[in-house]
Amino acid sequence: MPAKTKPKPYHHGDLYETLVQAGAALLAEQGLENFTLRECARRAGVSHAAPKNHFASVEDLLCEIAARGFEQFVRDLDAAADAVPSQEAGPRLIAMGRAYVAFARANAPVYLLMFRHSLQFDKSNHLQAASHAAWQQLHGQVTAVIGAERGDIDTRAAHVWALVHGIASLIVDRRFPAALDPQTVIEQSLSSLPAAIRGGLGVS
Amino acid sequence: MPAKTKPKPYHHGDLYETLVQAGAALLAEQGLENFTLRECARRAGVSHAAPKNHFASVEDLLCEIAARGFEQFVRDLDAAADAVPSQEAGPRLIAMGRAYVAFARANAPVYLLMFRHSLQFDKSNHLQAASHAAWQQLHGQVTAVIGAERGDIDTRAAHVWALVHGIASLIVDRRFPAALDPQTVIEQSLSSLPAAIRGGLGVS
DNA sequence: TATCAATTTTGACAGTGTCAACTTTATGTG
DNA sequence: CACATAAAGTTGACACTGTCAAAATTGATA
Repeated sequence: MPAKTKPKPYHHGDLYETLVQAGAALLAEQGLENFTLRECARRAGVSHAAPKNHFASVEDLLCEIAARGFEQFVRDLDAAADAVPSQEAGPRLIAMGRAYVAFARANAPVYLLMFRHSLQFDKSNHLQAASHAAWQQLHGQVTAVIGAERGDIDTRAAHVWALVHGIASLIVDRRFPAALDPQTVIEQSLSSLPAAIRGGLGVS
Repeated sequence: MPAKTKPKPYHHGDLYETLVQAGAALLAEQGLENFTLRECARRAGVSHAAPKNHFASVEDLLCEIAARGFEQFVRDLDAAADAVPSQEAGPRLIAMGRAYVAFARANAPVYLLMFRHSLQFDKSNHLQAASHAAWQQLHGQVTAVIGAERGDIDTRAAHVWALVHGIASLIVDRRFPAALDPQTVIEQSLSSLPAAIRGGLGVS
């Protein structure tokens, strides 16, 4: 992990930050398939091997970009939740779900990166922290909906995460039939969510 | 799209099929990250450019492997459904959900390939057909659960798909907190499914 | 001012996917 | 049976990638 503090590097100015920005832009434009460390260096105006001082590998840079993605993600969901009165826990959870899917659709490449399994994931403290913050945010809202005294908050939160992530993924990866209206799926599925996680044993 | 019929080629025997098998094995062993057309050729015992006669690009080979994956996927879910009496539509859907997640966990690399957005997806008839068959299978079981007369079967089926795909994806990509027991999440979430898709307006 | 370490560049290496040109081989037609 | 023909496979090349080692440059510090 390179320096988290920015001691205003020597030659370039702040190559670490410039690379992250250039990388994020490249990712958004071209997708992960066409993401290249050398192109990041080109956009930053440095030689192809310059990034080596700040990122041990291309995966390290991607981890940092993913971490930034999680941070923006959490901000988006927070903003969406704040638009709903905090007493109305259910609607608030639904608003977060909408914002979740909206983020994925608006930032598909980085969203895919954020949820892709990477061997470097465990090595990036920043990414782990940012990812954990997102989980905590969801966990908190689920608690607000079903109450803190229950013992199954974690698995209920996982249920919510799975449903919303599934919707977002299938839309972004274009795996729903073309005839299907995404918005209807989103609204209908989200609307059943508070009851589903509150409910007891919904066995058929 | 190369010849779907197998006219017993000249030199190798059946390089098309051999490449698909070698590719599937390589994918299962090494994952998509380390999937290489040249390694497929090596395993098939041919030169690095030989695949060109059967697959226009590496993506074409991957599409074929993904199509085979969907076919096996459908067979697995069929077998799981057949183990439950057909009158019990709800439990049958749940059994399919279990098989869905089990397939993803047991065949993670090809599962990720199957649900990855690819530009070549629309060009492969085989892949499109196999993917469509999986959708039809799910659609049929959802109809059995909620009744054929309803007008929202498609969106309810999408709901089911999203939940199960979300669970599978988050497990495979290791995005659930480590403390969470996947099996509990699976059982609890699936159990709520029949009621959730039958239910009317579950708004908070 | 001179040293020194951090930063960047240069050049190289082993891989990759894809292409064009060439060689080999099986087939079916005379 | 001989042979033209087209498919199948090989060879060699190109541009590109990530990564590494060595050299060169630069800013800060003593």
